[in-house]
Amino acid sequence: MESIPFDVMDPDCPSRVVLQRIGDKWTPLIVHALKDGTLRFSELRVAVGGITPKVLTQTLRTLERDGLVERTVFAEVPVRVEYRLTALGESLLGPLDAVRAWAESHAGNILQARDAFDATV
Amino acid sequence: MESIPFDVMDPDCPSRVVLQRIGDKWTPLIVHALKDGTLRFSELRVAVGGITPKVLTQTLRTLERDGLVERTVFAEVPVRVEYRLTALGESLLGPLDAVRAWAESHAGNILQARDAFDATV
DNA sequence: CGGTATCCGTACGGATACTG
DNA sequence: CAGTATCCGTACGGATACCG
Repeated sequence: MESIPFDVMDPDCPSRVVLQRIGDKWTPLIVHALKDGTLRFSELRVAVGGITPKVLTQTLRTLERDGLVERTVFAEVPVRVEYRLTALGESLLGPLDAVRAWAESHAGNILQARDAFDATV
Repeated sequence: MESIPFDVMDPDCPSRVVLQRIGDKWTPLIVHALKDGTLRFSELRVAVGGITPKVLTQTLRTLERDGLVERTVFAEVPVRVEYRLTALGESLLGPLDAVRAWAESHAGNILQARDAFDATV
């Protein structure tokens, strides 16, 4: 095995696919919503404002497939489904939260920069 | 001003727009390419493998508008254009690099998880 | 060299309604 | 409750060719 197996700057490297997955529209929000533990489908829907059930399902399936989220179905009536981060998913929490925190704390600067830029053009 | 002005979990919060911008397909790669200093358009093209000139221009314009990248044109023949991160852009370097590093170091796990998942389905 | 212009395909996300 | 099914629009990215 090599010392640097993956390189996002290489267009053919799988890590680039991974980078885009975790950088998609909803993944960061869902992962962040699950940081404190288990949530049910409907709770996730509320926690992640604005997401439609279809897209939530889609994203959760992808996250499950990628080994970031674990899905547990309880055979009750009505049925209960719980989602939680796997160890791999939890390891993503830190990096993702850093970006999220940056976005929240610098959103003002960016909005400001946009206004300034648009004013000159 | 409020203590928590921005919240990505709020669908109407501008920080969510910001989060999606910096999480788009090329932004992390471009920012990472510029981490060591100034690059010209054609150097960026090479550094970020697989990007077309049109999309590179588009992304750079957005980054410039958002105050993350500075564009300098030198009136020479042939013309020289240099791109570099602003202070704001450099502040994004850390968070983004954390995600990039995660993607590179965990790409293997994810690929593996996918195979396992696909095998059961 | 550093882009633009043009055209194109699709894949993603959204809205709504329905179901086991 | 936890999804699916269906339909839809567009916006994004890509390929190619051309320009100041």
